[in-house]
Amino acid sequence: MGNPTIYDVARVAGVATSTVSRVFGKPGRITDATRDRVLRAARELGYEPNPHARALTSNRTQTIAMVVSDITNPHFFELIRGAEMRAKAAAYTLVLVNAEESTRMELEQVRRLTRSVDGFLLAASRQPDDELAELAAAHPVVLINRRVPGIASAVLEPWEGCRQIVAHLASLGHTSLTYLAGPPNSWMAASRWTALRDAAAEAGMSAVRTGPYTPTVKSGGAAADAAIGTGATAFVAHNDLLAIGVLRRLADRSVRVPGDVSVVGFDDIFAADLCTPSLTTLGGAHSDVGRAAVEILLESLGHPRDHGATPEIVLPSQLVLRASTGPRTGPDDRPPAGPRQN
Amino acid sequence: MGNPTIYDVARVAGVATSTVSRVFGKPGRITDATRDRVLRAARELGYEPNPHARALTSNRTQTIAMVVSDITNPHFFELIRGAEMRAKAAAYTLVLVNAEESTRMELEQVRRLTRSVDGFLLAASRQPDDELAELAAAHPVVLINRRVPGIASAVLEPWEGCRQIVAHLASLGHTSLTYLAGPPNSWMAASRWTALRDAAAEAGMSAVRTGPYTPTVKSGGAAADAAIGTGATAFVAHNDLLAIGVLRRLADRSVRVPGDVSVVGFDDIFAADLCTPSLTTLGGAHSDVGRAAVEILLESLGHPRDHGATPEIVLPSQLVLRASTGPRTGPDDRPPAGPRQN
DNA sequence: CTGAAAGCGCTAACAA
DNA sequence: TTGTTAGCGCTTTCAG
Repeated sequence: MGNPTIYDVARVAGVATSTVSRVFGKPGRITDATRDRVLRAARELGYEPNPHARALTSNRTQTIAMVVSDITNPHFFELIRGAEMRAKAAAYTLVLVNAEESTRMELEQVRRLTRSVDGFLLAASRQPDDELAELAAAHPVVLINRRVPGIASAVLEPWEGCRQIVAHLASLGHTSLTYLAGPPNSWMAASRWTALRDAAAEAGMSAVRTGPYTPTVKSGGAAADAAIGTGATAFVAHNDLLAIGVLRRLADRSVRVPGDVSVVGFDDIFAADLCTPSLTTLGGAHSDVGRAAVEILLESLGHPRDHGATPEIVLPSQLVLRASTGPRTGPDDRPPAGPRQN
Repeated sequence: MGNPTIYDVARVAGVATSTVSRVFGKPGRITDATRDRVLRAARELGYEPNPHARALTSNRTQTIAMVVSDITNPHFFELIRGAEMRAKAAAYTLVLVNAEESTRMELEQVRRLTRSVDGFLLAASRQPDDELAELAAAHPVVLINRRVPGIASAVLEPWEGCRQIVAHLASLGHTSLTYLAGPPNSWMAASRWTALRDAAAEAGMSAVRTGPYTPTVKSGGAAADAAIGTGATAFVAHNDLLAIGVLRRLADRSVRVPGDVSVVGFDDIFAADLCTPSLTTLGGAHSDVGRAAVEILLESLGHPRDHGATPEIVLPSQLVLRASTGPRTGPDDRPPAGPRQN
């Protein structure tokens, strides 16, 4: 009654079950003639290998899990897409898992899946470093947009990108910027702030940070108010979602963008091009990051316990100039914290 | 070396393997005392059931697959989110599969996964009815945003929603509308057109259709041009992505919205509130649709081959009025096809 | 290159 | 309620 098995195929083809297994499992190691016989029989019977039976003995499941910190963040779309395509190309199934910005949930999901997948892609993980080290020691893991020494990773480069943001703002005459920080456990948030601060110092700009903020449109209101309070003329938000929220709040308060302040985001999500004004943002080929991450993971699945260097891929980011940044037109030289009248 | 198995647990707890199996599988049917002993032993050993071994004998995998026609369409985000949450609540894993708007790929993916999942959620499937019937006969299937007689489904109601769109436009003085159609195999596209046409007839409005168009921003250019050619004063686009593309093209051609024409979309995606002008669109609780679909699927997994009525859930849609619709201000009574001067 | 046979870890009758 | 015992469908030595 059930589905045909290798036994059925073996019988019809007149070979042993192990031969059938080999035809579907190993590339060479079989005569063309017998392979054809087996394949013909399989087709005839409508045979499909049972992945669970296969996994049970081989411990390979042909699936990988991608854990994202928040599935509703558009930033992940391209990432997911790239990973999905690469996985499919290698005949792997991609399981998407949502951590909903919760450290605990992220960990729970990983544990739940350890036996069902061959490896993990952890995107924007909020785990502490040592927890990640532990996970990486137990399973094949590739970090996305996060770096931890000794763990494979694929990231969109933030440092040079932030330098470009600062250079762009400086060239427009801005002398002060405020970074509206992302979640406290976000590696990207930390990296961006460090890079912005250093670049600002080099450029002779002052830089302060407010936050942290949940990277959502909703949080933009509070973020905008705090940013205004810093007196800076350029706001760099942790991501586009937050930046869009900031733009809204500024509009509500009749602060003109880029007339009064300039606003920059990160990620270059679809909506960055639609909001008013359209958003200057640091983007990049996110789908390539996803693709690269899968590639690294597949590589490590190929030869486990490889003691070579851990691959850490960095893909270039790209500053997309739009309408939310413009020349500084406010009072001259107002220091960010000083309430100097003008 | 390997992970602990029920044998290890059974030995440590001093019971039979089947007892261990029952503790993890069945709810009651076991003495509290022995259950405790088993659980303690399991914890001690760090035992985790092997899902593949379990699937091999029980034919239940605790995972369901959701196939979406295009993973990059923001419309699906909430749908996915709702489905994912409901699945997790039932200790099911949700596998996300991308069909990339390809009928063939959709089918391929389903075949590939038949053995690995307990059932399928097919969102906005592009398959012909009879193919779906065949799939549904072979596996538990729930359709999302598509209805086929005899197959379980969860949809966001289009009919009354379209009537509301027409009523809204009529109340603004519009007497003609053009529907910018979605993909030819889209059930939603067909339903929307039928509903719009009928509602328009009732309201004394003329309605024509152009297309089909791929529901993306990029297609909006051609769609807008075609729509302008129809002479209608109200454009109803198949979805928000297309509508946003239309808005852009209209802006490029200096057609004012809503001054010259009104534009309506479907889905109420995030970006609908950000574009300029913001988009009037027919939305709804998409996450509830996803949730409902999972619920139906789980239900059917509970008692397979249930010969009761096939559940067909319809969730209410909701017209969200924004800035892209306004009073008709063009020449009076210009029939859509008639070149009458004014 | 191919076959025989022993499991992989678990569930599900069937007994007790 | 608990134990015994076959397999589930496949991979993988080990022989031939």
